[in-house]
Amino acid sequence: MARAYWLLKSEPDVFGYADLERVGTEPWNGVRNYQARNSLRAMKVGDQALFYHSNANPTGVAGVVKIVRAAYPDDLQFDASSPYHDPRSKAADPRWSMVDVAPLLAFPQVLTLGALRGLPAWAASPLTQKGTRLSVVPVTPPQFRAALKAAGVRLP
DNA sequence: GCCAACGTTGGC
DNA sequence: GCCAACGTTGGC
Repeated sequence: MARAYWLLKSEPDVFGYADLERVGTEPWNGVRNYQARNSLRAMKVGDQALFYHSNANPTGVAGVVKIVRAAYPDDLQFDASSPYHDPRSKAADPRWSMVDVAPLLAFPQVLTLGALRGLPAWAASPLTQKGTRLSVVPVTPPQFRAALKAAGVRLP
């Protein structure tokens, strides 16, 4: 199976790319949307994802991460003290999943949403379409390549 | 801070 | 099964 590509949104005020570089590996928890969860469950170790800063200045892609652990139950759904607690999720059949990610490459500067909108490959992405709030977005190989090229980077 | 757009909930 | 109300996302 070929490597797949994704885009993961995070608010840098809460957890940004620099935070991931600091901690090394991070469980991508708190996703509470079925479409996004299904994408998480489709991820394989070795897949790569664009790390996107939302609600930021500027908004855009800050770097590339790799998936280092495939989907497993998101523990916060069972944590009554967490804002991500889901009292209706059963331990025997967890509703929400998470993956582990690790940093792969920091962009020299954020590839802004406006710049992504200027790339033809990205015209069809949910990310660039008005009103879409999906926090885990599938990315096509051409989209991934175009993003790296526009950011002026290549993967090691 | 504003607000458009969206997904989810729950009454019926 | 419908759909109004609600809470949330996320760009600006």
